Amino acid sequence: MPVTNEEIAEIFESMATLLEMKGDTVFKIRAYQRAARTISHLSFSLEQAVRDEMDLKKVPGIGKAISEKTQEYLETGRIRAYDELVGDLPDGVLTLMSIPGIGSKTAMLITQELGISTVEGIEKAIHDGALAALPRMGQRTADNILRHIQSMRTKDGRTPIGQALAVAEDVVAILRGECPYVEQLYPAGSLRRWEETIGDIDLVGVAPEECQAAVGDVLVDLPSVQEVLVHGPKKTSVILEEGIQVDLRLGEAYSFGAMLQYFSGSQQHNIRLRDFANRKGLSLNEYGITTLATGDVARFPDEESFYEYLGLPYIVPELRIGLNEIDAAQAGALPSLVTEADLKGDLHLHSEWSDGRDPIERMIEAAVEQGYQYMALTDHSSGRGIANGLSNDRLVEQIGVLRDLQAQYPITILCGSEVDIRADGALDYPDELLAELDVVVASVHSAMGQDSDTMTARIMRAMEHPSVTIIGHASTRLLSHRSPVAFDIEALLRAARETGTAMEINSAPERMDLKDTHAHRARELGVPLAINTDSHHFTSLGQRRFGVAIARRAWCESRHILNTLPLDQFLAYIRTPKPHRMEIFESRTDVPDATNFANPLATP
DNA sequence: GCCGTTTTCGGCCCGACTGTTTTCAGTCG
Repeated sequence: MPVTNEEIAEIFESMATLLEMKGDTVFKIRAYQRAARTISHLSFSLEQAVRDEMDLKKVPGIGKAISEKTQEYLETGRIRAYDELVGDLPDGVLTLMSIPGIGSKTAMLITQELGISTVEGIEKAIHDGALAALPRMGQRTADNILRHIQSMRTKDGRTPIGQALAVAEDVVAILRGECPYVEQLYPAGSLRRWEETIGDIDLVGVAPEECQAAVGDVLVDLPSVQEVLVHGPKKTSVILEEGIQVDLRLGEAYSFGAMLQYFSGSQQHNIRLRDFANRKGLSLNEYGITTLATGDVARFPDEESFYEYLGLPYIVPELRIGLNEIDAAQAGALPSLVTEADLKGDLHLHSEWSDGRDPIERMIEAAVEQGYQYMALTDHSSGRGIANGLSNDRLVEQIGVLRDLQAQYPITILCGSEVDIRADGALDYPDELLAELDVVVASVHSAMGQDSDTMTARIMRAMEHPSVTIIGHASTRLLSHRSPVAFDIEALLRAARETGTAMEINSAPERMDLKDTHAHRARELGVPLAINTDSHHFTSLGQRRFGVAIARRAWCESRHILNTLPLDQFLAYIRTPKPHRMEIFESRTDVPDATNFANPLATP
């Protein structure tokens, strides 16, 4: 079984927590946390990197000790230091710390004084008063912990961004409506960084100081609020019915830049930025930048001036991972990221001919409304019985319909299909029929339980087919519903490069597939990426913003994205036989010669 | 534990809020 970066990151994250319980120095704890978060954001597999004898110490935040522990885990499947930590501490302390409001001190106190190591045990101790009787505890604290336990049960884990963004936009609209004195109000945090899942919704706004508390009052009084966690003059936190936490922070217009920057995170980015500032004799907080020598505080109405004061070009939120973006910014090596406006077409659209909800004409109109030069209609193939997939005859008929419609629209209509990749890697239509199509998106929709080798070989066989333009939603995951299939992403991306097959970034917010780190690796390897919406409804084409966000988090410029090609070059691309079409993609003339930004993380 | 165009040793981000406290510890982000 391959060892994933996620697995290694989780161990180091647990080590950080265990060290915290032991009362170890916060700096050591922070070092493990940083390493864990860095590892989970790497585009390449650590296992592969070790096999290729890459020096892991080149990764920021990984030094001698963590490098050795990583290798130990890859070789033996264990880390002795971790096992010892687990052995030193009472069973169940990690469980206790997963409860909001219980940190390391309280968890240790509870296990040592009461011998409790389960959530149920804590509930009992709260009911019989044992918890409240502990030093520095009390009935109110006990009650709060009980409430947190109860809300943990109704909602576990993180919320997919599509759902969270909709909730955030609703709350913002209501607060703006009820509080006309609010000048600015935006989602910050992981939402603004476009992470695929959101822990809680951070809202940051500007209001006159005497009105700030009133905005919090409005939030607390919303009918959808289930519980109030914090309600102070500047900061309010609530939990909504959906189980989503909303944190609201308000400040003054003259310092909004510092506040927005601070609450946009990520935490790791901010820690690194503060470290960077300290070296320059500056100290950052959410109100401004203090010159330590003089105590002078500079204020910033926007983030651009905030970063500029630090001597850095603006770093967009999508890049604020805390990995290497500050180094890249210093070196003038930040990418000029792709934007929605760069897209010239959508290559994955469904109509009512298969499982879409709208007529072909409505989907074409929607593509025209996006300002596109081209679009591909890609209904399902016959293997998708459940999705009303098109038989060979119906596909031939649809091609005729599309050719007839072309004259009526100011957009190039491409004939396509989202064709099933069968369990053995064969495609769902005969070769002659596939050859009739302009765009073929090949996707896995069945036999998703195959092992990694089988699945990888299956998709690679589809890539080798001369008619396959793009591999659709490669992992087939559905956020918080279906896990990704097992596959070797490195092998797949290398095969995509060799065969001249593009990989899709599926923008549907429940898919977000490829995910950011995989798209990052695809870009590094020179694989064309297609940002598609997979729309089943004419209103869904705007969901491209989620796909564009993935590409941006993957450091993609316009030149890395297939469907930013202008029409003539895109047509030349699909009309050129497969391996050779890569030359067109690589020599594209619509974008200025790229500043070849260096990724300081040399990958194997 | 990590890191260094000041440093291989001595630093390491910063503030709001809560509850239990007569001045602050714990937690969170």
